[in-house]
Parts: sequence; C-alpha cells; structure tokens
Amino acid sequence: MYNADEAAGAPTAIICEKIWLAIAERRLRPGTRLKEEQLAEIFSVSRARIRQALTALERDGLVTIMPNRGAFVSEPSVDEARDVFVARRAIEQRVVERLCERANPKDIVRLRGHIEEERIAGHSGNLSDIVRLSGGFHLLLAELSGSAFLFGILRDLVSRTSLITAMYRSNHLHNCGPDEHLAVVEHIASRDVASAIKEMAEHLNHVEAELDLDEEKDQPRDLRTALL
Amino acid sequence: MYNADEAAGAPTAIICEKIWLAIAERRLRPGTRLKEEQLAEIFSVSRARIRQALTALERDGLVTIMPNRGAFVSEPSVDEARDVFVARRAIEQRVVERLCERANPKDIVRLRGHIEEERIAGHSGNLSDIVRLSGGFHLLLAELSGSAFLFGILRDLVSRTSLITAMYRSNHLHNCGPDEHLAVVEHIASRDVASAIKEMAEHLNHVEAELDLDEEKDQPRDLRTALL
DNA sequence: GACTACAAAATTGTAGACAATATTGTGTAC
DNA sequence: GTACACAATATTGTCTACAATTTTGTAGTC
Repeated sequence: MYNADEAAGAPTAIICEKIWLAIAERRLRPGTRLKEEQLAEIFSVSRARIRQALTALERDGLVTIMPNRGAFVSEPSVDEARDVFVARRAIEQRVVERLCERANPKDIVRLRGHIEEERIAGHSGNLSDIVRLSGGFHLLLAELSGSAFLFGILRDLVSRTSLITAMYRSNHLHNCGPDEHLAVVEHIASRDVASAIKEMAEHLNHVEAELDLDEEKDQPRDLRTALL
Repeated sequence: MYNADEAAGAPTAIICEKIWLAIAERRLRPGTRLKEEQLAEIFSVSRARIRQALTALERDGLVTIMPNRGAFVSEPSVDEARDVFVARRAIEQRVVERLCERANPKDIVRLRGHIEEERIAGHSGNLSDIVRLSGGFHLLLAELSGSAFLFGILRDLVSRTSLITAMYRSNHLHNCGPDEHLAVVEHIASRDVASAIKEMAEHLNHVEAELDLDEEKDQPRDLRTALL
C-alpha cells in the first residue's frame, strides 16, 4: 500500500500487503490463527512464500510467530500500544522539525493535496482508503523530511498503530481527522517549528486518547488470567 | 549478545550474532560480499538457515540484499548515519525521561555496575567486550525504562550504530567512554530529568562528532562516482 | 468415573534438489 | 584490433518432500 510500487514486482510483498490490509480493516481480528497451508491455498502460492510473508509481518509487529505453534495476528498489549505512541511522538517531533527547515512550496502543495484526499475518503466512507490515507499522511511527512531512515522507522510505527487502532478503538471514532493534519501542515508552511511540534504532539495525543486504553488495564492475553 | 538467552535455543540467532559481532569488530568490512553457500559451510548449517539469518540481518540494516545478486555488509551513507543519531537522540530522550520517573535504587546499582564493567573492558583492551558493553549500556537504560518496545527500537538503532562506527570512526577514538555514561546515570539517580536529557544528548553528539562524517560528504558507493 | 499414558493427526520446521538469473569468458564477424 | 553476441559458470530464488513437534483423541487403569 505505502510501498505498492515495490509490491508490484515482489510477490511476497503483495501477500504482506493483503494480510496487512485485512488486519487494518479488522477483517482479521487480533489473535486469529494464520495457518500456513491455508494461506498458501488462499493466495495460490507455495507455503515457503507464505512463511516469508509471515516473518516479514512479524518484524513489523503485525503477527506473532510462536515456535512450533504457528502464526497469529498480534495482540499488542496496552503497554505496547502506549509505547508506540511514545515512540511516534519522539520520532514525529524530529520529522516535523526537519520539515520546518527543509519544506519547499511544492511539498506543502502535496501535503494539502493529500489532506484533501483524506477528506474525500472520509465523506465516501471507504474504509480501505481512510485507513491507508490517514497513516499515509504521517508517512508523507516523513518522506518529505528527506530522511529515508526516519521514514522507515515511522512506517513500522504506523503499521503497528493500525493494528492498535483496530484492536482498541472505541466506538465513537473520528479517527485521525484531516483537520489536525491540516493544522500541522499550515504551521510547517509558516515555518513555525514550536507550533508545528505542539500541534503534532496534540494530534497524536488525541489519536491515543480516542482508544480504549485506560479501561481494561491489561486485557486477558493468557487464558489463565482470562478465566481464573 | 544482547539477546544471548534467546540465541541459546535459536540456531539462526547464533549465526546472526556471530556475523553481527564480526561486523561490529570490523573483521567483516562494509561492502563485503556474503555468499550463502560459503557461510553455510563455515557455520556447518544449511543454506536455508543462512538465508534466514541474512534476511534478519537485513531488517536490522546490517546487510543489504540485492535481488539475484547476493548479500553484502551494508555501507550506510553519511546521511543515514546522521539519521540514526537523530533517531537515537529522539528515542533515548524518552528513555531517559521514563527512567528518571521509574528508576529504583536497584536499577542505579545495576547501571553503575555495568559502567564498571565498561571501565574494566576499556583497560583490558578486549575489543569484543568494549563493543558489546558500550552499546549494552544504552540498551540497559532502555530495558530498565520498562518499555520493551522502546528497547526493541533502540536495539535496532544500536546495532546500526555499531556498523556506522565501524565504518566511519576516525583514528582518534575514545569511543563512547564510560565517563559520560556515568554522568547520565548520576543525573537519573538524582531525578534531574533536564540534566539527564541534556547529558544524554551531548553524549550522543560526542559519539557522532567523533566519526568522520563531515569530511567525505558522500563516500564512493557507486563505482561510477568512485572512478569518474 | 476420572486421570494418566499412549497413539494418531495435524501443523510447523528443515533440508535438499531444481529452476531462474546474473556475471564472466570466449569466439566470431566486421 | 575491437565490439558484439553467445555460451558457460556461478550464485541466488523457489518449490517439494521429509522430519520434528505439538495437539488432540482414545484407551486403559486405579
């Protein structure tokens, strides 16, 4: 999705992409078992290729592989969910900093265009587009910051955020609305570093606050803790 | 090494470990080709296992796999090297923040003990120990911060730093001396968040400054740029 | 009747064989 | 003598069959 170009030539990436999207769109729930042979049949590929995809997804934190047990859609703990946001605030602060220094008018145009797409998708209600674009905004910021490395880290963090959102989002979601995105961009456009950083931090706080992270302090991951 | 316990039962991790150490100790230079069959013979394992190890090392940024071409020890660019330090400053700031809040006396003792080990290794001149311990300090901070996730990110960043250090370190290294580590710990011990953050930032700046990152703006990665 | 030990089924892990691709060397034509 | 095309070699990529492990079902015994 955010690497659709690479995916075109790489069959493994296509598998990852589809599984990722299924997770992000909640069609695959956290905890779901992912049998290799079953996936191999579904995608009409060899089991070896499925294994590649699963290990790739594991490194992105989307699936958890238990040795000799199989692969499952990850169930990030509340603590991990919070940690992801800690990391995102840390990384995206630097992204915004860099962007305030380096952003040229063309970048701003592109960012505004992206936000417009988000708005359209929001109205149309296409969940697939909404999920992709809302994370895509943050990735676009990282890309325009000119740091391929920060982009890579954020790509990972955004993926995990998708899973976390799918797992913990409350019913009353307005899910990463484009308004706050626009505010960040406008601060960047006017080279107001402090405001841009603050806006981004608040935005991430809002996204985190909308999740049901406070209520059940630690969800029943174990059967033992779930039943006893 | 930093996951020696996991490595014990996982043959793949052992391979990764050894290759990692060889890179960090400069026995394997950046750009070195890593032939699968050759590695398979050296470690007396199947080629499939070597492939697993290589893909794992690729995700850590230590080796670069070019499709149908093979695996090479990565040659991080100057820009990427700088980015790694940007990311480390961002992440480790948060680590230190958390640690100032949560650190208990036992943690401080453990940190001081680690620094003592670093000092001893520094005197003995055991390169393997020095490399392991100097990165290990930062990982220990992350571990004690109580965030498994931040630990994971930093593990990745520290690995990359090792490669970068091996590639770009100037001749006059004092390489991440224990003195600055101790300063950070003492600030944490006295719950002085601002000073701890500042000390850590300066420490990372020093480590970065000791590298030959300014001189050759972009090293000859391509043959074209190298020879023409 | 319940618990333990054993056996069978299913699923993952591993390895070896085969196919595809890139590189290098050689030969021929101009 | 040089350049291009073709073939040979070496190396990676992929698939299929086999081994190991776990889980589930069953029978026997206390």
